[in-house]
Amino acid sequence: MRSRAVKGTYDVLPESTPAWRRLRSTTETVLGRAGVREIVPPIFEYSEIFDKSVGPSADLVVQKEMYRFEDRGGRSLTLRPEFTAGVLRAYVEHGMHTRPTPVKLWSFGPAFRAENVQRGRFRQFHQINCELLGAPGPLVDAEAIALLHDLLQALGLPDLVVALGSVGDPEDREAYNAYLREALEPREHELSDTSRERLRLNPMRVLDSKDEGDQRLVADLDTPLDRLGDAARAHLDGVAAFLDAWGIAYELAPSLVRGLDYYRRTAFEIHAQGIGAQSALAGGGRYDGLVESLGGPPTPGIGWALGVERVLDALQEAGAAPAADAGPAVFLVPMDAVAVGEAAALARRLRTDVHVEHAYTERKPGKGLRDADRAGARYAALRGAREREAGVWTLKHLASGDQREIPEAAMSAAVLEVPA
RNA sequence: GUGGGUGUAGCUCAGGGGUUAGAGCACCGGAUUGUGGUUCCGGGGGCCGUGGGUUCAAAUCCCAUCACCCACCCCA
Repeated sequence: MRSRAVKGTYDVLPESTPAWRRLRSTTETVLGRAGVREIVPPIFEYSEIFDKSVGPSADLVVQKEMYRFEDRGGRSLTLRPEFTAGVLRAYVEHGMHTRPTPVKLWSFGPAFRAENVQRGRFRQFHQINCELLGAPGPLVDAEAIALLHDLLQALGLPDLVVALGSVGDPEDREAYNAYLREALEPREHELSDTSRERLRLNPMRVLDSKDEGDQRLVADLDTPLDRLGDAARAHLDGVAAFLDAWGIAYELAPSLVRGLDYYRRTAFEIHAQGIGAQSALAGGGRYDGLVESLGGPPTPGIGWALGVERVLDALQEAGAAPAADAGPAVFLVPMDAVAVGEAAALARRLRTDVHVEHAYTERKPGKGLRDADRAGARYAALRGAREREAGVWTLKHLASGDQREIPEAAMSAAVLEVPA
């Protein structure tokens, strides 16, 4: 068997890296202008960090979807399945709560989940993550959503609609879960197997079921939004008011439920068309209390994560993929054995200013020009016995076919000219 | 884990019992021994996913197995 990449992993080939670079640089610009600063936490953490944050009923835990291993000292380590826990651990560890509020942090990098693969779902995948810490009010929620929206828009995804919901405060959830249990337990036998399991662990997630029977049972029930407490309701209304004021399109999602247990109040997602079943480009929410459970002071927070592969897929579908990398300003063509060395030496000197490539073996002019063409070069520069005698290179502008002889010392300037 | 689909050249895919397995694209060379893109000619490349079976004969039919893709579940 030929060696191959591990299931659920893949190689980003040179043709694709421009899209990755643009995604990253756009993120730097959009988030940077809002004062969000980059933080680079490690890719793995002590397992307790994720155990404390992710919560016992999350699928990550229930389905054993985390990559976990022991180091030589017998400590359990886990490859991050998401960013929030690690970022908040760093926030606590470095006393960042003493910094001006809110503390705004973003990250970019891989995350790992031992799931079954399909379009838009990988075992090593990448996220852009953003956390806004220390501010309790709806304004930062709205800012978080706006940043996500503006980032995706800047990348070239128009007409985005945010799905906005609320999972309420802990007491609201408790009350709502009690309501759900009361309503559903008498009819438990009518539920699907997974929903029956969820009814025990985290009843709200029954609302998520795609099983038609489940959906019929759930259809007549109150949604979490119907039973929000006054404080959570006011919070949600506040977020919505800011989004209205800023012209950001959203739809209220009455039963938007998060897969991780730590969410409070605001929850949101952005979906795309045409990229398969895994259509969530990004999702996030508020997690007041999570910092505290990681050993820090009581600290409100809200954040989101964006799936890089899904966004790139959506950009491809939208025809908004970036242009390929530019070719060299000049491609040097040695036409005899001596010129091979001359081309390499000149290339080295010119590279202090420009992108220069050259053929590595003696080339006839026809082949050399073809090489230059394929490299996407602006100019080709030929060197043979004739040029050597005169101390020049024959410089040809490939698009127009114009050519002239340039003294070697003047090559750098000549090659930087862009004829009209 | 379950269901469906697909495995033939680097890539996209034909060929569905009968001799040395094909096309397009890509790559290399020639037409053109100092002038590219187009064109023409030629070339290198294949355990036909793997193992077993049926048959005079298997890329082709049967069984098993593995891998990949899509979907369920769930999420980014």
